[in-house]
Amino acid sequence: MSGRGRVPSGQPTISDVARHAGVAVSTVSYVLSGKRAISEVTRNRVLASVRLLGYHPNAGARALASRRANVIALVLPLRSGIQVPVVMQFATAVVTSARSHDHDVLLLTSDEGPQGLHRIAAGALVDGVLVMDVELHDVRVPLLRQLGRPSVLIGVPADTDGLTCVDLDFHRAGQVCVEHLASLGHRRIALLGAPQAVYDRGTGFAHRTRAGVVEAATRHGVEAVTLPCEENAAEVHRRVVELFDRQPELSALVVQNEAAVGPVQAALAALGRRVPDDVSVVAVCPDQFAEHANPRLTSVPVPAEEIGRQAVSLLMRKVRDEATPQVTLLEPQLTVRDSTAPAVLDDRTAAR
Amino acid sequence: MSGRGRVPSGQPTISDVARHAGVAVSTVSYVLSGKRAISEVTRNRVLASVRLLGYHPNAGARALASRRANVIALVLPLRSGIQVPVVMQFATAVVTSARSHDHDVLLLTSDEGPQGLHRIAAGALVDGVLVMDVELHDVRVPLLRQLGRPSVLIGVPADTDGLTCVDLDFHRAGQVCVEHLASLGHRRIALLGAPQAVYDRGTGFAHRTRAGVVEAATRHGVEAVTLPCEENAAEVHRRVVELFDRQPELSALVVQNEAAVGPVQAALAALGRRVPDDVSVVAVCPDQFAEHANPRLTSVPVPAEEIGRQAVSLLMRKVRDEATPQVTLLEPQLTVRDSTAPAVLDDRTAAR
DNA sequence: ACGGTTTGTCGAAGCGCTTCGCCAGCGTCC
DNA sequence: GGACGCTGGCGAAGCGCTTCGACAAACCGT
Repeated sequence: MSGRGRVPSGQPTISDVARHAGVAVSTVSYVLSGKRAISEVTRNRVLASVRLLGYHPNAGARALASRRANVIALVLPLRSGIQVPVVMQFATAVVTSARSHDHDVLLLTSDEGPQGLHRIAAGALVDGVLVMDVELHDVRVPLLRQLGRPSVLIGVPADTDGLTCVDLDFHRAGQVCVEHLASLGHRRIALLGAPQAVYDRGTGFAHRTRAGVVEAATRHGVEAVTLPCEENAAEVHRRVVELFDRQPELSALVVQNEAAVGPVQAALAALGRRVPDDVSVVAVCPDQFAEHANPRLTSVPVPAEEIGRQAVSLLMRKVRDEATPQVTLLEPQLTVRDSTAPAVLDDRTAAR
Repeated sequence: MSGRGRVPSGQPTISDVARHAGVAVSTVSYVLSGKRAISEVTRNRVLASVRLLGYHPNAGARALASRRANVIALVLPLRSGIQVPVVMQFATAVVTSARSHDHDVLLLTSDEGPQGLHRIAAGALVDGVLVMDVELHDVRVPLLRQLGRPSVLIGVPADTDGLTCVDLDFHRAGQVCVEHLASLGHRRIALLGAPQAVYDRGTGFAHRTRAGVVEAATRHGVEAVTLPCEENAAEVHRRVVELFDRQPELSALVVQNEAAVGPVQAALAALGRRVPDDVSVVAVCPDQFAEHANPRLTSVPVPAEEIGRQAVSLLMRKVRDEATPQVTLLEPQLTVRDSTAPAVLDDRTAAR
């Protein structure tokens, strides 16, 4: 009898392939997964049938039987003050890397909250979770610990116990900027950081960069002021004016906020300070951005691509139940371009 | 015998719930899906067990049995010249709406190409596909037609036959900008459009906006120049200078490129032209952006949220096999702010 | 009181795949 | 030449869920 007559889906199934190739279903499965040795001859026959029929394994059935969805979740931040283009770079890097590991990416926004993570993980929709924009004391961290699914954080919280985290070494990035400026003879510098809200939230990268700047400044006998910095032009302008009011002999700026770079340049121009003749500028921003600025900016890029790739790679290891380091920090690379120059030997400065 | 002893997954299954509630598995299923009437008493008992055990249905099993993955794919553009923040807004709107329809979102980037779409669709990983950044003659369009899965496009290609598309009515948006300026007495205006590459690609919104501007200008007896416009400050500056060289009596600008708005303002300032006293500016950009500019910009926002919502909603209808309109265009809304003012009655202009 | 309908529940048959155990056929080694 | 190990392939038992048909029980009108 022909059963209860559900409509067939139209897509060929593994048993269509098996029938067509004249082998057992399991043989097809093993050919496709490579988990058992199959003779050259049989394999070729099966693969030919696969191609001919246009067979694609059904994801649901596969997930059910193998207990592996071959999908990972990416939790993206939606908060204010985030660098949208950088986030996008991360996202695309993650998707691309995931594909190279034969996984797809499910997009979650944090606004569904812990609920979302639970649902996804408990329902076995995904094999693992990638979380971006992690705060120092992130509420999601305890959740991830007890989620019972592999997870990797992009960003480093205060307590990394039992976690796997990847990020640029922002502390080191701060240092590198200062070291570059110090080596050019700058003795009074300022960090225009992330928006205040980002610090308030306790976002790791902002705090760490600042700490790195301060630490390196102290070490090199450089005087460093640090202030937060919003993203709109008017605000930036105020900040810059304020900065030079407080410290007229300022000769270099580290700008961490990509969106603020343009306005900062505009503000300096408005104040009649030339870059790099009067003021050197180092930015923490994507290379592409630095290249297109005028003058081209000396910068420390956030290697979104590399971080994304590493994150996925670590997650895959965890999914396969292999050990991973708790924290992976990437070494920042400073590229010198046209926005930094030796400090002008000012009488007042030299005299001290 | 206890079977072959696969490890149980740890998560409670529907039969755990059924056992705990003292009902049949199918009853639990019907309680959860609501597809058959279940008595109040039984339902409550089942729901209590669900909560108590922390049951979440297994996505794979559900997909397999119901032939519905409850996941949709979102194909994001990665091309140059796209408005990253706007794309992000779309993405989050899509995720949020999808969730409200009990669906999740799988992220695809177009760089996997047609392959990706095929794999996803044939493997039944998703119930439908949402494609962003559609070009007038998009290679993916024929593919979507023969994909055999519901799809919705954000953006409108040249031939919409057999498709479902949503977008802002960019033609109308162009008109609206011009009409506003015309009503203020402006007689010589310019459109600073999208980057050249975007026109070259045949991206619908860019062409349509330009057409709308030109059409409305003609209708209102306004002289309109249109030029493409890159996103970096130097380029924008050149464009603006060029514009006023060619047409010194220009009194208003329509800026379509969000990223160019800041640089345009800077360039105008550098040329000593005040906004809105000397030059009026209308931007096509997100409201938030317009609010934070200085002066606040009269703008036509791209209602990413609304478009995303509509797109998901249409896709859901298609998934349920309901009819949908081929093209859904949203009416643009111009918000008047501080960057537009009546044209100054110039002698030369008035004399003609 | 009796067919007829409605309501609520159950059992079982898959959905399409993976994976385990099994075995036939062969070469190999004392 | 029998015990042994490999190789390559098969069959069947699920994975956890949805859905269909069946069927008691309760409710109707007459």
